[in-house]
Amino acid sequence: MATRQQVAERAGVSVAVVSYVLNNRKIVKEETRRKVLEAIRELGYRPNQTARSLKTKQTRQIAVLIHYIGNPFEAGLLLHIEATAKRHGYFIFVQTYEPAREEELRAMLIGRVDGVLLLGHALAAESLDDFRALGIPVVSAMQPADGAADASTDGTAGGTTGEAGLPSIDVDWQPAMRRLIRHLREQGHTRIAFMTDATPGSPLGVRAAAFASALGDEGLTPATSPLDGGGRFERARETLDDRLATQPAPAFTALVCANDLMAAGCLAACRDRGRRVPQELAIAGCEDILMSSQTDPPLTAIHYPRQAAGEQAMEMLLAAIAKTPIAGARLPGELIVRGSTSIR
Amino acid sequence: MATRQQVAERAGVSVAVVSYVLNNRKIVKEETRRKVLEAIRELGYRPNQTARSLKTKQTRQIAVLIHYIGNPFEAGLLLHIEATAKRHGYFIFVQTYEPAREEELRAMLIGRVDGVLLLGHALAAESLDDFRALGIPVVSAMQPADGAADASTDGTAGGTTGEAGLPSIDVDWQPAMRRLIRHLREQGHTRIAFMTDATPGSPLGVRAAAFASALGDEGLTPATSPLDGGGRFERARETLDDRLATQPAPAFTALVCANDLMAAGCLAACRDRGRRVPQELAIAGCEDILMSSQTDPPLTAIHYPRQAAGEQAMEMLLAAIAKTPIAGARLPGELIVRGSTSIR
DNA sequence: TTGTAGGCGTTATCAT
DNA sequence: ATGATAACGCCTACAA
Repeated sequence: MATRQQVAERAGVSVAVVSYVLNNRKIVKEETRRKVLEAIRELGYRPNQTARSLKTKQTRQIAVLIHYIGNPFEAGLLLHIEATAKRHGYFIFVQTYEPAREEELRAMLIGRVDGVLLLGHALAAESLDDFRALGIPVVSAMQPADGAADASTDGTAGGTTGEAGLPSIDVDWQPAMRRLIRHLREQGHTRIAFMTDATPGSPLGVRAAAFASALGDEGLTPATSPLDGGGRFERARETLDDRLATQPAPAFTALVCANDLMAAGCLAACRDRGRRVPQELAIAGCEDILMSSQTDPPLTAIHYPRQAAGEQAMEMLLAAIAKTPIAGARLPGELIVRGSTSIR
Repeated sequence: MATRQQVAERAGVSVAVVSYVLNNRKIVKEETRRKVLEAIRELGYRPNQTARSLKTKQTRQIAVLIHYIGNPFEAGLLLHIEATAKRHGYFIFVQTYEPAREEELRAMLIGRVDGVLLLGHALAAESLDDFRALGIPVVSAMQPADGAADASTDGTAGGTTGEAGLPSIDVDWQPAMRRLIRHLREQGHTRIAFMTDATPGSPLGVRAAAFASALGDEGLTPATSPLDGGGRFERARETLDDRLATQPAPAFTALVCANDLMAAGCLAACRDRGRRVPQELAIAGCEDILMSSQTDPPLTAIHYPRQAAGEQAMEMLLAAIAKTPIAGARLPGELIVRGSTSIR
């Protein structure tokens, strides 16, 4: 690979001049400029990004910590996160986040990224401290699990920062959940259960909390303790299948799932067990991925505005990197009613 | 951020010793080693990856060029690509590949990655030359579109390198397509159409070619020229909807789609138009994503072994980076028969 | 066993 | 308008 030094020699100038040309400084004599450009072309020279980063102390690289990229919801978020980053000249690292290897991950990230974008993970306090000390901003798309109680922090509805002080973008779950619950009541349901991912620190914890709270607001109590669907299709399917097998008449007539993948899994379980949806069991999800519109019956879901969330989360991170004041946001989650909760 | 220099001072040694400790060289006296480790801990020192890369000329970063991450199939591949990379201590850049900005992308990549993993894109020859000159290996998961004719290159069935000389992992499409076509014949179909993404350089081109060829092998001719579904759900839905609207009795009774997203879109179009599947039109896909098993009716599809493909593609790239001889591979594509082509 | 010093390819300051 | 040159943080002969 040709270096700037070589370009300089070939053009018969100093390295500084090459830099001037590269940075489009207008102080260079036109003829010199031509010579330099010529040399660059001949040598096929490209500035080395690593060297540049070392000097400028910015990498224009960002880490996005994913939970499970096999979930089309997260992939959809990533789509817009990446597009926004690219638009600003940033590169995206995708890392599947494993809590057990957080230490290791942190070490790998040092000096490699200008910022970190979480997808609702609860990062260890030490990690947060570490990043703060290094001046690496961390923001989150989806409110981190630990920040569930942050409404009290700033007094605004829902709040936009978690306990850990991370700005985040997320759906304003509580009102959305209330709309969903009201819809279910209209369909005659009062015994409503929730399925979540019970793993500590799961991004779905926030939704579970919002559901519980919204249920209370609507004057209901949970029909049963939350089911654990592990956040994935197969786990959810098995969990509900177990329930249906052991309880001929389950304690609930409607089931809200913290994500669509689990809702689809529950639909499959009902099919396997011959339970009619929504007649015997109504099912709803929380993201409205493409798949949800194509299942049999199609799934009712709270729509998660992925484009807005992905873009805003990245803009927020970029602003933080640029040391500009930033604030999180809560987006409205529209209720999409389909056949899994409504007959007509 | 603490530097190695500071650690050295604090431990009362030279910078070299710190390096020795960091790289686990056993030449350091145990006591010195302890002191250094202590200093590292106290200062919270982490080696700067950028500086290290500049010196060692390897970044342990790899770029993965994605077509459309919104497609669960690509996301599924990425899942295993990323896991494999991580296992080997490599980081993954995800970049949505835009042909129009290839030049720009190339420049951004210089000095930033040790290798490039394509997802079946046809890269410009100059890019390939560029990477070759830089010693940056390029491999592809999914056979690049331009390599469709490479069977003649090495004489083996299907071949494993494209025209551009890129090693690739892919399903062995032709036998898989033949199985699918035979299945459709058994269901009484002889007028079989194909839907693809007609964009030049699309990764789906290979599948289209394999279908055409397999159709001939089975003694059939295409029922119509390939439909263009753009590779996505909505485009496919619109394309088929147009057909169904203008042709009361379409020229085909079965439709094979180059990916599942398009197949699902076609299913939706049939539902919109009140065409029964499979009675009036049989539909099949080519990847077997989760969604395909949950549609109404569920979709027949050629199963693409994503885990094997993702892992092998990354292993291949890693081997190339390590300057080890490498070879592509063709994986078997199992036919999964479901309700969209079969009634019972 | 430990220290010195010369790069790696840029950027940017300060002369000229 | 252009040229020298000192960092940036790390690696690694080579010396001591």
